[in-house]
Amino acid sequence: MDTPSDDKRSTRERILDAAMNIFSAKGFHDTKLDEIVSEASISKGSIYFHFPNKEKLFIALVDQFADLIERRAKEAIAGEAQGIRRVQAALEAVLETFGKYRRPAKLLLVQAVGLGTVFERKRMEVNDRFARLIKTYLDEAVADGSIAPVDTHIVSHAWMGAIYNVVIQWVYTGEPTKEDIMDALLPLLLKSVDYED
Amino acid sequence: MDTPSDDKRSTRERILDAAMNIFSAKGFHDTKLDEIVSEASISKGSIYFHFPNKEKLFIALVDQFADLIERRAKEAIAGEAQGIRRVQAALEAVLETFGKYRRPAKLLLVQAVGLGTVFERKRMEVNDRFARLIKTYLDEAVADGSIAPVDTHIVSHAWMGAIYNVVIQWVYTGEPTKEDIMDALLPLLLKSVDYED
DNA sequence: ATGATAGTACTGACCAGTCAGTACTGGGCA
DNA sequence: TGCCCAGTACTGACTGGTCAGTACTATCAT
Repeated sequence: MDTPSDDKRSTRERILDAAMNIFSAKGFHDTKLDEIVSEASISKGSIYFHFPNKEKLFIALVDQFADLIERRAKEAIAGEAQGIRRVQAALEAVLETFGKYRRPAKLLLVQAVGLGTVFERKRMEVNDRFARLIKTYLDEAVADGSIAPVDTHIVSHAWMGAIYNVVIQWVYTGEPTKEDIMDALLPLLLKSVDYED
Repeated sequence: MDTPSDDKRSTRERILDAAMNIFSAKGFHDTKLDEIVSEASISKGSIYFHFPNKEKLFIALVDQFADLIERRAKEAIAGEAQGIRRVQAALEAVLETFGKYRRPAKLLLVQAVGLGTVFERKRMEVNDRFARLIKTYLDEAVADGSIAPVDTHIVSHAWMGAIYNVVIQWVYTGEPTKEDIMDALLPLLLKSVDYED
């Protein structure tokens, strides 16, 4: 992997890695730039060469992971034709991705919340992005008759909340396992819209 | 008798009121004690007479509202005998209470998240408290046969997340209305455990 | 020689928390 | 009745630590 002293990764990547580790563990305000500097074995000036300020560095990480989640979901959906199958595939992909990346999950779902007014918009933006994604495919599933008509707006937000909260619980305690989550949460969500496997 | 000017409320109450307003709007870190001071028309020293520090003041508000929610849920449950009815009554009471208090809801569900290590434990504590409450009554409902056996641990966290997220959405946008939430979310949750009215 | 860093000392705004002092109340005592 | 005292509630100017961001020089690779 990475040799301790002479690291092949680009400085930018090392900054992002170190920032991810520390931000996800301590949150935005409790993370000092000097900690990132020493964790990444770079200089403070370097951070300001690559990022305009602390806030933008944090947001870069949030966006990076939100992009990954969305990409994975869309890839999964591309392989399925029928409405409800696509919903199911997307859910699986999202849970899989969260399961794989514990620290980014914590960053996105916990540390990016409750920061001041500045981050509020970003939070809403990411939230809406996912909610709309879910809503799109739910609407499709309703349209092609896979499931009965429902208030897809509320359902999409409820589903997101359910996923978020179970994942957060997993991030903190390591329980339930990824497998248990898949086994219990997926059917739960599908049943909530009257779809049985 | 009281202060010659306007406000009859005790200083402590005025501090709590002002703190609630500002914390819920701007979050913990973006709220300056001096803002609370001017909003409450009291002095800075007064805050430190009634509360040991900013953090404890914030936590006092969180606890106050968490207590209220739990009390309302338990009152509602007391009036019902059968397992699933009790779950339903509790859900209604919780949604009703969130609906009534928009600012405290935002404080509890948004602003209390993602603060540093200090608040992490408090967040988990409140979260677990509610999750365990839900789990208790779900287990009862399973035991008395109102619903089929499920992984009540995951279900309780999923439900909480669903409720949280829909309420958060409502707190920010005012939509969907309380009635729509009750109409859509309650059946959704109940269906997720295979219970139909 | 130009861009990408390291290294590091420095600045200054910001703000939680402090503290010496004021105001008012009630009650004991002569 | 007047006086002292103790306790409680409150005031607001001030302080001191913290830390994001700056400034500048030196080095290295291409």
